[in-house]
Amino acid sequence: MPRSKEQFEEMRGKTRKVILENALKLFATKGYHGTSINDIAQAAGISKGLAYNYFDSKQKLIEALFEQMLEIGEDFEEILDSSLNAYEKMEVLINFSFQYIEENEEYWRLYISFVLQPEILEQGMRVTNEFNTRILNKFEKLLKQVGLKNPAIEASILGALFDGIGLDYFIDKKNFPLQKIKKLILQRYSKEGIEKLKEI
Amino acid sequence: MPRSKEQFEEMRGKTRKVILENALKLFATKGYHGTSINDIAQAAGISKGLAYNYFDSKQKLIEALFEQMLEIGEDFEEILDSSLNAYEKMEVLINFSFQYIEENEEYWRLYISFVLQPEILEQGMRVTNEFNTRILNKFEKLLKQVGLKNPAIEASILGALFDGIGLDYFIDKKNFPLQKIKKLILQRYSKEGIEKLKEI
Amino acid sequence: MPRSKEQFEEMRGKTRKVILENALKLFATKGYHGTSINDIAQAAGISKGLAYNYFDSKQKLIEALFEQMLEIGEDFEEILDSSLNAYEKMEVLINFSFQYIEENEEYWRLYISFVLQPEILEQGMRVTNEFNTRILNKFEKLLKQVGLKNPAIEASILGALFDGIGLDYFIDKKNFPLQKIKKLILQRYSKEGIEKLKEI
Amino acid sequence: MPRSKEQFEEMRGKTRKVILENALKLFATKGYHGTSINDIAQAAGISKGLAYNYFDSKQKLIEALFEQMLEIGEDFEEILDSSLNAYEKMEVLINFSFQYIEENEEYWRLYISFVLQPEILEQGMRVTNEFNTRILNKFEKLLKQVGLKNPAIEASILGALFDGIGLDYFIDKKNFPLQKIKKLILQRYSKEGIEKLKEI
DNA sequence: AATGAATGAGCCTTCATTCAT
DNA sequence: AATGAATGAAGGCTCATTCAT
Repeated sequence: MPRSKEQFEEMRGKTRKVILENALKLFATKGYHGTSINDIAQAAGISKGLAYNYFDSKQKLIEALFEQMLEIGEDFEEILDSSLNAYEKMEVLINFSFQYIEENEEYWRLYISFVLQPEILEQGMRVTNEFNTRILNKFEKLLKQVGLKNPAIEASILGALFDGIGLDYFIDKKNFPLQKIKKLILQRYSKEGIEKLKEI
Repeated sequence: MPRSKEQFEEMRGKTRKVILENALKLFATKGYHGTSINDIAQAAGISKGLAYNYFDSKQKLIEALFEQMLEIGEDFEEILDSSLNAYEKMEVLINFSFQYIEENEEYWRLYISFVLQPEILEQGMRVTNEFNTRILNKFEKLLKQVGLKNPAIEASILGALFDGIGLDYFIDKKNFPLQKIKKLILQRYSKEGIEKLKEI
Repeated sequence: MPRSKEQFEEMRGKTRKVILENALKLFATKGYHGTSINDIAQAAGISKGLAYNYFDSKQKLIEALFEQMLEIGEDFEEILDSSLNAYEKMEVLINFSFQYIEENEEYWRLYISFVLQPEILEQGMRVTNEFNTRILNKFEKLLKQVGLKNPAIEASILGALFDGIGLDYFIDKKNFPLQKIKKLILQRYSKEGIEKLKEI
Repeated sequence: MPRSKEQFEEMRGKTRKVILENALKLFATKGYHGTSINDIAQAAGISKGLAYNYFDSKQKLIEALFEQMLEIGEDFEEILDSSLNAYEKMEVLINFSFQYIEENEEYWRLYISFVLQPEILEQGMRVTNEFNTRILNKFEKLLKQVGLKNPAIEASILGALFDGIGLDYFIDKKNFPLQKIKKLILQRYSKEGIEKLKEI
């Protein structure tokens, strides 16, 4: 008797997940070209051949990870689209960003890889830029609501700040004062902080 | 007439430079593993064999580039060590950082590569961290001089901000408002700006 | 009610046939090494595993097809062994050959594969040669009966002619004038035709 | 001092030739898919990697052989285009065909491979068919000149005959009476022979 | 009888490195 | 100083075959 369809699907789901997890970890730390399918298979505890039962090519594998990355990124957009008031939204956003940095280091690294070496992912750059632009626009709107004079520029600055914090954090996790920075940023972009910023 | 020793050495220096330039360009855009020695030799207009006459291995090549990168980074330190007063120093530093971002995109990319994929350069991470710590400490001292309450945290934030600006700039050079950001940052970290920041 | 033993065996026979048919089609057009077990299983609408339930290996599959090919070839021999008179036999043989070419293109292609790449089938070449020799001898006898001067050579020529017609036919089926050729050959090897041939 | 351009070219020419010779031999007997680059490299006495210094891919290698095959085939056309009278031309053609069969068995096998498995060579089938059509037309013209009633059909028959002879010859070289067949064919398509053929 | 997940050997291809000239 | 032919290890990928269910 063959296994039931459900049994097969469960097996596939599990293995697929293990492959993706290990591929993410390796691509994130060793880069796309620096990671071999063999590396991934060994890390995942499966044979090289089996990896190809799940992903037609190394390329398809990185594309799958890219999709996952985009999905996670959508959480950001949801916050920006939520019905919170502007100052609440700022606070939630900042908290979420720091949480994201801590919890998704590997996707973060992958993201940097993609923008650093656009050749790796045919349309990754385009999709990423589109996403970034959309986020930035919503961000700008938010900063306009709180009354900042140059909301577009301030949005770019804040975006860059989060990118930089993410970057510096994973460069030297132990010594980077992530929590203290978060506290200071929360303060600076609180209602009171923003009032002062307006005056500069 | 045979060429003099000086001529020979000048040629060697020139060829070495051409190799390094092209290696930098390629490593920066295609990554270490994504760039072959052949790519570099062709871009440099020389034979593969000759490249090995100048650098014993691909590894040695990236190490040489790493050295160069550190040398450029020392300009930063010089500013921090200069005899300018604190506010002048801040202004010069900000100006220099933005200039650096514009003029050294390739080294910037290489730097990201190094911290993203530490395996590429055995001791790169350590040296980089040492360098960063040194800079950060001097930075902290400077921010203390201007009277900011949490100079260490502020230094980390400002460092992250510059890193993030560099990153976002080369992700989408055309649309990134580098000059406007610079203007705003200069203002925010001017004497008047800092006075307000202290109040937050 | 459980199926009877007969029903089971009928099913087995049917599945076996489907596998062989699809294997034949694929081997004939894409070659032995160019066809995978998976290709065959998919074409046959079964799982890879089931194919192995019927044939222990890819090798065994091609051997089974080879057997089938030989069986079909025996029809030829039956004609040669029949009790028709020589001229009738010639006519029946020619008609049969042309019919065979049209109806068994796939076996034809397989046959060419076998003789072209003897490594595929260990003893295929030997068996084929034995078969060909047997046929050729009977052919020679027949041509001797009708009075041709060099019956052995004529037999070889006629054999080659049919082989060549088969080959050229499936190279470009649409444009190859198979029927007209048949008509002309029938004429040339009719009683009258043969009389003239003798004079050359 | 590097080798001179001439020295390099000589080296390349020699190695390229060795690769092509061995590839032809192997492709001809083991088929395209049945022959690995490793097989070819070993037979040629070079490393696997070096083969790729000369041919970008296995595909390109078979294409190069295909080109060579076509070039040899052009000798045929030259005879058909020559200024000999029709009967002389027939004789030269027949002699040449037999010589070709004996001397170019490997190309012959390759040719069969190509028409048997058109997938191997993208445009091989088209080019081959065009070539065959061109030859066949000239052949038809020739047979018309000598007064045969159905020159097109006769041309197809004669073409098939040569193809079949080639095929049967390499199936069992030792026992195939190539020379005797040649003698008989020459006789049958001599001026006297043709006169008789017309009467059938 | 039947499925398809899993393995591992082997294939095509690339590339850092060496070497004769 | 300079060339590019040559090597060999390793990487991406395929596929015959096995196996648990």
